[in-house]
Amino acid sequence: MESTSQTSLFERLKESLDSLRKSERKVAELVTEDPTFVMESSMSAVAARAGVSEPTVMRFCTGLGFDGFQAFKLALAQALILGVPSVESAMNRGDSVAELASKIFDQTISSIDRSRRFLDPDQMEQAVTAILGSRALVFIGLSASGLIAQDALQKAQLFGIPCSAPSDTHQQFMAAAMTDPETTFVVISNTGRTRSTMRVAEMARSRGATVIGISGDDDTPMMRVCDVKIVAKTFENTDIYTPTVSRLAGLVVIDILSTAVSLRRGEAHFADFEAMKAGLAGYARMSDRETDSGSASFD
Amino acid sequence: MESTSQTSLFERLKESLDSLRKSERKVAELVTEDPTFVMESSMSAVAARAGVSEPTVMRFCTGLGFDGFQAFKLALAQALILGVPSVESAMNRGDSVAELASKIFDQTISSIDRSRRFLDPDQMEQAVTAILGSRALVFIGLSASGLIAQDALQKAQLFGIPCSAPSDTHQQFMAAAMTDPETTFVVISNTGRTRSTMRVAEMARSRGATVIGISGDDDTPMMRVCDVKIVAKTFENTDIYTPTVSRLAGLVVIDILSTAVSLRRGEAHFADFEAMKAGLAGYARMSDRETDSGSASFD
DNA sequence: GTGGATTTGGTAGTAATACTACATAATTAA
DNA sequence: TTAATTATGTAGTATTACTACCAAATCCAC
Repeated sequence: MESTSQTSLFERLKESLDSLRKSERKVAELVTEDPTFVMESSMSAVAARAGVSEPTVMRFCTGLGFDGFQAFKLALAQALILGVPSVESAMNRGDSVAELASKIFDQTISSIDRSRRFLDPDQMEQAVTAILGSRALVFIGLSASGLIAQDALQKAQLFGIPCSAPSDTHQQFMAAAMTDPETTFVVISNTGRTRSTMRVAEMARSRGATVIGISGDDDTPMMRVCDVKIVAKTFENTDIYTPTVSRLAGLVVIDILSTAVSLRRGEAHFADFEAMKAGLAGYARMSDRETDSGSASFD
Repeated sequence: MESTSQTSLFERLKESLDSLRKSERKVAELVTEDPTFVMESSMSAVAARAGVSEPTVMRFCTGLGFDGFQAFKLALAQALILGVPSVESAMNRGDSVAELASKIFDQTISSIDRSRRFLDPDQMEQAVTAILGSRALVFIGLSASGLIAQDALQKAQLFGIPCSAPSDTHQQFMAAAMTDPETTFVVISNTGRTRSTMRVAEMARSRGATVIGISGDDDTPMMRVCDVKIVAKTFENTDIYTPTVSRLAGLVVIDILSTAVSLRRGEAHFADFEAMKAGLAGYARMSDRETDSGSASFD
């Protein structure tokens, strides 16, 4: 049985590379070099190109915890569609737009998959109950994380309790300084080291508010002062021209939280929601099309 | 060869269901019912459980355009990790947070995969050249699409040309009414029917500006007045409690555009970027950690 | 209806593939 | 240097995917 652990196949392969035997390593290298070939080839072909015998390939597969070559190939196929390892997907100047798009989609999907595997359900659960039990919500973030905060605000406004997402640092701090124990703060920072966001978190905490932290890592200064710690881990390449995929993971976390909260608020709230949606439909839609409140979402 | 067309395996299976022969349909039904079983079983096992002979299974695979059963299984494995078909992933009140998270991740990943397959490289290319050739940029959107516009603004500010993303409708219209042929407007609306956004697009167009549209569909009123049409297609369920995945697809499109534009602007711009990043690092980071401008991204 | 033609499904056989038991080579330790 | 242990390859087997061929069913003209 393959352990459906947190790490993806390629990561697992990489870290177990030095614990492998010499000839098995050849197989591992072939897999990382040309995974597509391995995926669509037979065991004999793989063995031949790696310069080893077939049982070695077999041992390589079972050694990684798979039932056999076939099972490994399936896992490889799945890992492959979540994006090729970042080595190949580095972007360079000569790339066509189509190539860029392909690489960015690869990175995006595999990053989201990664954040999925790292997301702690317990912390999410705690976050949901905290939100459900509070009388007001405040979302805090800057730049990319600020957008996540704004997005969260848009969704949280449907919860039926006062919520805000001040965008400049002074207003953020003021909100924290004036808060109370019945308010929940959601502080967002991918790095977890944004100074002003940290100060807001500390202040809110000291005022007795519940503080939920969303960050790319669990051991950051900001997270240490949070009651609930939600980790949205991504590949976030340090490369300059790499798009910031962290915000996408953050947005998915917001999706999950808001959906969970909405579901637990029950029918009464549901009716309000419908009314709001119907009103919005008449607002900004074209008149030559039927303004069906159902099929249209928010923009 | 399997046609790596726009439609995913399950969609393809569904639409070719009535063009299949009686016994092959049994196989198709088994695949949709219990894809995991099919994936990890041999042909004989599949044939037995479907109540048909092995060659029928074989014909089923080749009929769908695959080289054989193995190739089909690989494709199935890949389709499977992109999320089970949406029927099963409907959310209901009794779901635990973990289940919700799983379903939302499923939907998100498969939606992004879908938008990838529908994205037209030519239009993207045109968008990039349009942006590179313009002297100013304006991003327009409301609510969820407004966030995409803000995100685009954050990235576009690194291009070194004036850019803005007015957030209220009046300011948006004013920007369009005062624009010139050297400006490019990026108008964003998932539905493509947001009236005010459409009016902005029309006005900008009539003033001679280049208008790039980003929408969830290519045949919407808004798209008709756009010079460049970028389709970010998703599954966007009409269900109320379904999270809006469309914005994620939009953000990925922005990622691609901004990365492509950055890459084509060359070295001079690169230096500016580094300086900005270094400055930003000293700004908002903690002092107890080394403020490495490289490893930190934007928030 | 009936006989011919065509489509649809299954049987049996073959080539290949994955997997296993065993033996030899390499490496390490005594 | 030799014994023990580990690592790798050889040879063989059982399974699996695939193919050629045949039978049943369906369709259509008369």
